[in-house]
Amino acid sequence: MLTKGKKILIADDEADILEIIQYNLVKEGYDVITAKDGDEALLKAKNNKPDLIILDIMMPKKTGDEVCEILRSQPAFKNTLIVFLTALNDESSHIKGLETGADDYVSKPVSPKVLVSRVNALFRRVNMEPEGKVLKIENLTIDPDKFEVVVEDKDVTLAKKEFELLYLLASRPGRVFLRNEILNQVWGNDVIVGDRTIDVHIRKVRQKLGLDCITTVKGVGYKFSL
Amino acid sequence: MLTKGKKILIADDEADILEIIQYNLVKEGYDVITAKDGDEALLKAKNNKPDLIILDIMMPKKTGDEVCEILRSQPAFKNTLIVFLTALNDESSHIKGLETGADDYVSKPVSPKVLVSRVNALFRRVNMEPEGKVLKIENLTIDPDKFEVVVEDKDVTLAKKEFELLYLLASRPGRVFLRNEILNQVWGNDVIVGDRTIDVHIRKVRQKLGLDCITTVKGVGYKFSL
DNA sequence: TTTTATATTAACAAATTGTGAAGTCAAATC
DNA sequence: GATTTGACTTCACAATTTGTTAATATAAAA
Repeated sequence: MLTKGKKILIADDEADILEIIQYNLVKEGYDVITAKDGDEALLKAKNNKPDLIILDIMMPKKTGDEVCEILRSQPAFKNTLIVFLTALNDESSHIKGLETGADDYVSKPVSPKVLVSRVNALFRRVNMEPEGKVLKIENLTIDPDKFEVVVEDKDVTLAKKEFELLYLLASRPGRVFLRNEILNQVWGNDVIVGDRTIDVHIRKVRQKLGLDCITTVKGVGYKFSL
Repeated sequence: MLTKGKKILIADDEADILEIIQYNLVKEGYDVITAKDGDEALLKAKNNKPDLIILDIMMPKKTGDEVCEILRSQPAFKNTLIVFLTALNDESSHIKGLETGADDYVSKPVSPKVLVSRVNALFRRVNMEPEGKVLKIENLTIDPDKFEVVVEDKDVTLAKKEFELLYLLASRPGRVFLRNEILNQVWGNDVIVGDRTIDVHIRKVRQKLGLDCITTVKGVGYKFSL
């Protein structure tokens, strides 16, 4: 069987639903992992880094909402697709679900085929802007897959945060990122770190690259520019 | 209300639906264009290059499916978000719609608020977060994202307040801003600064730009004019 | 001319960022 | 299990930039 190389985690406490959805997604070529409550979903999400997570809202241990919120607050899951699957069909929970950061909200009962279609549509849209895009700016290359930075044919080793910081800035050369934006993107929404932390990391990147490619915009933020 | 700078085209032959959706999207900060049949939708799509298009399926002239297919075949609309809004609720048309290249498929009747939520979610996912508007006036360019001012191909570095001041004035060339308005917009409603403070900043902008583009209207305020 | 509002300049205060050193913690190595 | 290593953070202080004021000069209106 040809696999799409996309991992999907399904969390639902109803075993039969879990099974039928799993069956249909596997048939479509996805790798599927299942969980039967909120805590298990969180655990498996962390261990398996799925590309998409289907969450039932009414689950034991933790509700889908809660799982979603916890995941979204972590940088590692900022780009993970999340779909709510729920028997609730009132307007307010629908809206709340989407605002929590879900990418789709599907009401039960739903045909497995329709669900698969929606999953396909989400991947289609997201894959247009591939996340692991290699950035090349003059003699600087940044490869997020290999986690590798090359300056003038020489490898530069950056730590994780340093790399993420550089990648963020370089992903939109010229654009100024507010200190707040940087915090949210690199550190995560809820993490609290001191003001000087960003500076120190910026400094390390500047130091290691040996290039004057990060410009300070005082009172605003930082931007990449060569 | 601050606009998100995102254009949405809605195509539906039912005038009342058109109106209520338009109202809700505008309230949310989107720029909205409407069309009442398939041909008009195509025409307006080409002329306005919307970021997202909401298509009713059952429309005169051309159906939503057809419009979608035509648009998707053109490179210019590869990345445009498309949402089907339809009374059809059978599984096969749902699936077919998504496979045609739609990004979402919403069944009528739908609460306008839910629709707005789904639209927001789509924009959030494609990371099309609104960008500030770049102002171009003759040989002067002001880019709020890059925090950059270019005069005759030369970069000019402005401090934060200076930039905000210039951006405010230049956003409405010719319009006179009262000193009070300037204070509110640039410094904030509650900040108290002396009268001369504005003058000094105006002077710095004039100096740095090397252009006579800010005119004093004595006893009233300042205006941008080239 | 007199009055009033704005321009200019320099000095000062405030806010922001840069830097080196040191501490914390967890993972890797011995 | 102890030790080492390295990533990450914080701190204190230096360096820098920005914002504000005050004093004086200039120009426009009355």
